[in-house]
Amino acid sequence: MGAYGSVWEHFLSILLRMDDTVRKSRIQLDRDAWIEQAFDVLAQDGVAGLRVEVLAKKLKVTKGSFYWHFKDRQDLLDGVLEAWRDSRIRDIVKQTRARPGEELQQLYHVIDVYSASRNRKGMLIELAVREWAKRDAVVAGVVREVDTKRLEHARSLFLACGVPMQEASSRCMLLYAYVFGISLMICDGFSNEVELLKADIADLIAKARGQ
Amino acid sequence: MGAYGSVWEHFLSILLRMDDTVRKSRIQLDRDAWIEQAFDVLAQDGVAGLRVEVLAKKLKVTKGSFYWHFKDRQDLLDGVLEAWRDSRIRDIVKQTRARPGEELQQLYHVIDVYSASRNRKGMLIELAVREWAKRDAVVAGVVREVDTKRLEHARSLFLACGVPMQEASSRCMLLYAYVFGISLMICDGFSNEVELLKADIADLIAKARGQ
DNA sequence: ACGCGCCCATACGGAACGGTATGGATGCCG
DNA sequence: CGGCATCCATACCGTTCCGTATGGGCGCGT
Repeated sequence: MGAYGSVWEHFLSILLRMDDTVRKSRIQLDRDAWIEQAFDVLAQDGVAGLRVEVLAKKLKVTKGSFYWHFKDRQDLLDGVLEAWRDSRIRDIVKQTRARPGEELQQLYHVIDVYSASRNRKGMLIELAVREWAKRDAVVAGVVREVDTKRLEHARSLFLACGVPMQEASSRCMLLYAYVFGISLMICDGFSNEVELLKADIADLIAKARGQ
Repeated sequence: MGAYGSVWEHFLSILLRMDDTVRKSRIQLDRDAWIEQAFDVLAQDGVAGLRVEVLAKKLKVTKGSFYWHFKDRQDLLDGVLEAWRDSRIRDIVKQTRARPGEELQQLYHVIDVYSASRNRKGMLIELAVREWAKRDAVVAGVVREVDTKRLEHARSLFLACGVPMQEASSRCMLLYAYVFGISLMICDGFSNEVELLKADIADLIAKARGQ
């Protein structure tokens, strides 16, 4: 043993740690790891499914860990909401930034990005947050903030396409209401070419009349 | 007493019963009373809030009553789903039945009926059922059935307005996706004339191009 | 080697809820 | 009056949660 033993154990522990890090991808949890897992549960079961002990089980730890990183369950919910808000606002500027002359194409891209088939988990989180907002005024405030920013950025795309102000406002509201609403519907009993119809609808929303 | 007494008591009991019926609106509960209350809770808290003891408290009885009328919680959920399905299908034919020549006006009426401001509780139930459908295949099947019927009836209105088949299919999908989606959004930070914009959107959806 | 801080496990109390068992109240009917 | 069915109350058990208290392992600096 002695010094050599402690050195050996030190390197050994590092090696084991690296191995564990590879296998479990995280030897120690932090706030963000919990919040990341929380988004998975949020997408699957909604905010009602965000239970401390359920999250702990999925992360293969006990809630003793949770209450080290979070004051209580509300603290986690606050963190989830803040993370959602920040990521949404980052994505808004990314999705609505168009090279001059490509604004119309960018509008089609926005519709596509929110298509439930292309971004299933993102839309599930979106819906879960809005369900959450019905029963929590703070969440509703964040949703209002995100909605306002989204509408303003999308409107600027319509304006760049030459659509007059009021119609641009109406069309961007229609755009987002459509992408959220269509993800709530089950249309596969209506037509066997739903994707074709959705492409049609994108034209109805994005293209100005007579265009 | 004798025969007269029993007759008297009989009438008296009927009178008292009528009085109670007037005051508490129901002296005895039945399945429908529970389901009716369940819709209130469903609108307010979603399907996750449909707890037996919570419903019992709101009806001022104990769950001993519940388990007389229902086998278990799932039995209540089945009843709620069936009642929703029946009432929705009844409303579809009522809302999409137009006098010849008034089909366009009827389309505007459909949009108005699903406006969250005009029918808040109905829309909350609608959203709660669709949230429910994400985690229950049977519910999803009922939603599919209702959506299909709604789309078919609305499409027939567009067809009667002279819209060609495929565009009629697209527009009725856009119509319902919009009414559901707009009820999820919080737009009052975007414009102070949201109602005006919504009227604009109704035109975009209902009116054929160049009309 | 020792202490200290970080991170987590364990154990516990309490509340809410689903479901069952059982008894009680009431009305009806012979 | 007595028996039966309807409808509900009460008591109880098991489970799943939230939150707290406490202790223990482990690294890291001194």
